[in-house]
Amino acid sequence: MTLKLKNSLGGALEDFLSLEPRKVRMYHCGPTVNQPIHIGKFRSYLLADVLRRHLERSGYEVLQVMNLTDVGHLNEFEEDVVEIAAGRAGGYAWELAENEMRLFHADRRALGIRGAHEYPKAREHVEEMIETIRLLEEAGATYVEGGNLYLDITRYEKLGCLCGSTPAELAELQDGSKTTEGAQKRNPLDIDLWRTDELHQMRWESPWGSGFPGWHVECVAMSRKYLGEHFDIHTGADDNLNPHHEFEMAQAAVLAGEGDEREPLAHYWLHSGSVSVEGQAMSKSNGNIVPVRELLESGIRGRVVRVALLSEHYRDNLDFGEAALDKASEAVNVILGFRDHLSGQASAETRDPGGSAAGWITDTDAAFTAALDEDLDYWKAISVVVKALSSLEADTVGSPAQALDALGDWDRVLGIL
RNA sequence: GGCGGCAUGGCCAAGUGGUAAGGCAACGGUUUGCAAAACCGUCAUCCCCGGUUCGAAUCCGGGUGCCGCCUCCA
Repeated sequence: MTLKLKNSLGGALEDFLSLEPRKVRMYHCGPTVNQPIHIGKFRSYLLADVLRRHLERSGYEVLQVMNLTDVGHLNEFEEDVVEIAAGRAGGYAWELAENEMRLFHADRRALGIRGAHEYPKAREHVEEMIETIRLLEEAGATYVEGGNLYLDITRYEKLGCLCGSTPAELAELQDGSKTTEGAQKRNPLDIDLWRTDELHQMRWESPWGSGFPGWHVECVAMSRKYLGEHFDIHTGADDNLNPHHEFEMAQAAVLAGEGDEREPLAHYWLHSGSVSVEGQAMSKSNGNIVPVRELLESGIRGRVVRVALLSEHYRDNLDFGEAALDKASEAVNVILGFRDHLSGQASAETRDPGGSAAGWITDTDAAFTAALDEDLDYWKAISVVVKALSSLEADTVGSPAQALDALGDWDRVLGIL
């Protein structure tokens, strides 16, 4: 059985084939560290976490990189969101960023998300970004306007291939939205590469003046540094898809040049679906954004939040609320209860190394792995285990030690114990 | 307009080619001083049309309906 993944690039369910045998390199769009990280973002990090765990359990060696954006993420007024948040708190941008990063990792651990191999911070990779921008400039794809450097988007004809639109359609959408941004651009879809700003708290010298890098170039530069020009999987939340991932691809395509037949950046692109809260879309404007920290502080166990955020296939919309938490709580209780119940018996058990596993273990294991291989259907995988455990009777468990070993093995992916 | 998802009894919902799980509700009954609870029982051919097949809720084509996203926000 091989892993199948729904690739946002092309939209088909594809057999996963790594670039190098038994090795997977993947990049995940991480948080902008201006505020507590909410459940929508963490849902996409959980997708990355479970994907990594499943790949490793399937025998792959995984290299996982997630960026942390601490500079260059602008709001609709063209203000740096980290700097704005720091200003409100009466401090400096880098101080706020460092603190939020620390809290992000605390939240992350509470949800049982394993640490990526690298968490590159944007502000520590400006040199690489400048180098990336230089290469784009050498390709003749940039221009300066109003002191800022932009990428001419018309250099990438396939813009929209991820979200299934044409450049013209994207331009139309763009027209109806933002007002201030892009006033100086020749084309509203042109990408910010470098912004000059003498007053920006975090600024660097560059061939284009003192300032800071554009948001979209950051991921390109950092993924190139740690994963190379072409890697296996790129994930993010679905709102990263347009424009962020489209823009990443555009830059990568220009860098690769016309001779490169490979897809820009990654072979597979995965996107997690949106999260609603008690039936209402979670958004700034609805005022119902739920930070994970808030949930943890209210006493909800991290593992329950984890499972609640896994309680729907990753591409489906997830409604987070009482129902999801109850469902998750029940699943966690069944699994922990089973472990606690058996751990006493297992220690007293005389090991029988030659004994074959009970039938329910092999059946459950097959269904568990099959669910994960089918486009990482982790909720189905969890359900398979929970159903199996809750339907066992004392005399059908078989060897307690073997049952615990099996549960431990499944938990390499679930991360609940 | 584009992209994606979903359509199974009153409601929720399992089910990925072989006579449609389960839960809630409802209805009938047993028990009970009445009621509740508990227990027993009853309750669907799977949105429509066409195709593939010995056989489809399950596969393919077309249609209809609903939802999400495409804007801050992930």
